[in-house]
Amino acid sequence: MSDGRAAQVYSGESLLFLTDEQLRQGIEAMFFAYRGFTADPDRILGEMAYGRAHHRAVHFINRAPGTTVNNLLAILGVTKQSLNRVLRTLISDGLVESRIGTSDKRERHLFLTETGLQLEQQLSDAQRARMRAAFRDAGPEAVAGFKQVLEAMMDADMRRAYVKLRDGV
Amino acid sequence: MSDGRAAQVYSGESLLFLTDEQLRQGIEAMFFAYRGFTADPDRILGEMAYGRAHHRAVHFINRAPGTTVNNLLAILGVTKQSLNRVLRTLISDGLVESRIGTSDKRERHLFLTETGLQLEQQLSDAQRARMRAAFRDAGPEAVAGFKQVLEAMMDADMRRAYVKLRDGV
DNA sequence: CTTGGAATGTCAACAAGGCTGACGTATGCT
DNA sequence: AGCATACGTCAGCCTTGTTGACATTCCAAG
Repeated sequence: MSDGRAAQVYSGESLLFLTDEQLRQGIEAMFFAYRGFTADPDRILGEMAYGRAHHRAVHFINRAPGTTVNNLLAILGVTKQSLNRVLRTLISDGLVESRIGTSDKRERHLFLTETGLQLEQQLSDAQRARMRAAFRDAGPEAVAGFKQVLEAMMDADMRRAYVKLRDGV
Repeated sequence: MSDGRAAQVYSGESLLFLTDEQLRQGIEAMFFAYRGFTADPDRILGEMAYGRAHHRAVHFINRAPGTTVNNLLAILGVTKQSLNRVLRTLISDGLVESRIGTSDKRERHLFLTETGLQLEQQLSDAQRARMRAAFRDAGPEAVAGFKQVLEAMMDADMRRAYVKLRDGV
C-alpha cells in the first residue's frame, strides 16, 4: 500500500520527498491549485451562457484548427454525445464553424469564427495571466519541475496528446 | 494582455519561460495531468454509488477529524446544499458520523467511521500511487518546483487553507 | 456492383452535482 | 426578548457527464 517508508529504508539516497506526507501535500496542492486554474475563465464564462466544457472545446479547436470531432473527442476524453451538445450551441451561436470533410464526407472539420477567436482570446488571456504570475513567482527552475511532474502524472494516452500538441503536430 | 514578449524585451535575464507558448504548455499540462490525477479514484468510486464529491468530503474529514460543516464548506468551496446532499448519503451509509458540538450545540462535528476510513484508505492509496510514481520519475527538485508553482497558482484563501493543512492545524 | 459492417455524427433521455432561493429549528449572544 | 449563527431541507434550475437508438457515409468482401 504505502511504501514511502519502505523506499526510504531500502535506499541510500534521501527519498524523504516520497513519504506519504509529501504525497498528500502534492495531492492537496493539485486540488487547490486546479480551482485557481479554472477560476478566472469560469468567471467570464458564467456571465455568458457557457461553461467549462465550452472553454475546453474552444481552446483545442483554436490549437488545432480543422480538427475533426473524433479527434477532439479523444483529447477531451468525453463521449461524442457530450461534446456534441457543446458544439451545437457553439455552432448555432456562430463561434464555431463545422465544415463537412472533402475526402471523407462523414467527418466534420471544426474552425473558430472571428467571434470564436475573440472568446478564446479573452479566456486564455485570463488563464495565462494567472499562470504567468505563478511562473514568475516561482522562477524558471520551479516551472521546469512543475511541468516534469505534471507530465509524469498523465495517463500514457494523454501524455502522447500533450507532447504532440507541445511539439507541434 | 499577453506581456510575455514585452517582459522579455525589458529584462536582461532570460524570461523565455514566460512566453505565451510556455504558458500555454503549462495550461495544457494542468488540464491533462488533472485527468490523470482523478482517474484512479474515479474508477473506484464508479463501482460504488459515489462520485468525486464524496471523495473530497471523505478526504478532508479524514484530514481534519471533528471539523464542522461550515469549515468543510469553506475548504471545498461549494454550497451547503451541495455538500449536504453528499454528507447525507455518507452518513446514512455509515461512512461518516456527525456529532453535535459540545461547546456550541449548533455545530456538527464530522468523523469517519471504520468503514469510512477504509474507503478513504482505498481511494488515497490509489491516488498516492500515481503521485508517488510521478514524483519518483521527476525527482526531488522537480517536486519542489511543482509544489512552488501550484502554491503560487492558488487563490489567496485556498493558499491559506492549504498551508494550514500542510503545516498542521 | 452490391451489400454489410465500421466509422462518424445527431437526437433523446437520464443522472450527478453544481447553483439559488426560501424556510424551519436549535442555539448562542447582546 | 430578540437578533444572529449553524445546520438541515425542499424545490427547482443548469451544466455536463452518461447510454441507447438512429442516420449517413465509406470501404471492402463477395
